[in-house]
Amino acid sequence: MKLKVMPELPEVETVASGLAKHIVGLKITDVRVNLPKLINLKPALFRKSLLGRRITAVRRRAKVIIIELSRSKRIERIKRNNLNQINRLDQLTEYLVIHLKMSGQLMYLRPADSVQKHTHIIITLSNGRHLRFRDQRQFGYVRFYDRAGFESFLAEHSFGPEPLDGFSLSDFRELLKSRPHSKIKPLLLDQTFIAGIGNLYADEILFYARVHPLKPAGRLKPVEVKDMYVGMQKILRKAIKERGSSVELYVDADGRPGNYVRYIKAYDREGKPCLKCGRKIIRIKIGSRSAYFCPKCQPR
DNA sequence: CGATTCCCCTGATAGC
DNA sequence: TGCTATCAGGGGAATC
Repeated sequence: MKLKVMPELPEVETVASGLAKHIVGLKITDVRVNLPKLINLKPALFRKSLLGRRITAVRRRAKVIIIELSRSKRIERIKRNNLNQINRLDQLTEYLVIHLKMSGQLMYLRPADSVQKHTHIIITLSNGRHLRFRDQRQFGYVRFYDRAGFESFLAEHSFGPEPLDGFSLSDFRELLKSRPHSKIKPLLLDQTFIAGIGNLYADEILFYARVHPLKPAGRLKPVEVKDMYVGMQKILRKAIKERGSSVELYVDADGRPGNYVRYIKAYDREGKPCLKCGRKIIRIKIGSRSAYFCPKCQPR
């Protein structure tokens, strides 16, 4: 089976949470960059910016992995000076921001593990392990930001709400009202509209709710909006539980493949029978993206 | 402002 | 066999 699964919210969540349990608390002891165009600083400065930093958290926003760093020396000095300034500590936080785009992988490995083709960045940690960034298509990136730079990054992207983070049905209704003329599928893929959904999960959500991908958001019936909301919650949560979907390109932080691929009902199933009605799933192009759906269950 | 198109890149695949 | 053309796709940039 040759399913090209790109990292979306569940996959990125799996990578971030998997990494967190291994690398939080460790320091960065070495940095090697083989493909400088994937980073945002000159390699020497990038390396210098990271050396000695301690990893304090790993989290996800939209499809982006955020590794929080602290400069231990400065934090220790503030503590020693007995300054009661938590806000100051916050200002000193620095960030590694990683986007996997289509084919990126971020893996926690032993130094002895063979360096696979397309490994572009190797970060050595204080326990001797490696954090390696691979990306066959070179669309991904790894960026270093100080607090201000990170704030700018977030501001420039203006990501929409996280669908699983206190996002209610009425939030979804209101959001849809803001873009009544947009086709629903491209809207689900728009990261400024809602964060983290990509081509696979968008198709699965629309299939679940029996909604045609070209339907304008403003023409969705209330029951369709509700079904999309419920489907979004169920599908994304189930996919996280199953460690995402993966077959070939995407591997989680421990190198283990995800299991959600078993539950996929529409995506990449062109010509195969719809699991609800038996009709063949069709594929159309919307913009330059494929959309897979059942023409009978998801009528226009 | 929103919608659309092009482009980054490599590897799989088709056609000859 | 081995070449070349085509395609896939997240999202940024340019264009209308």
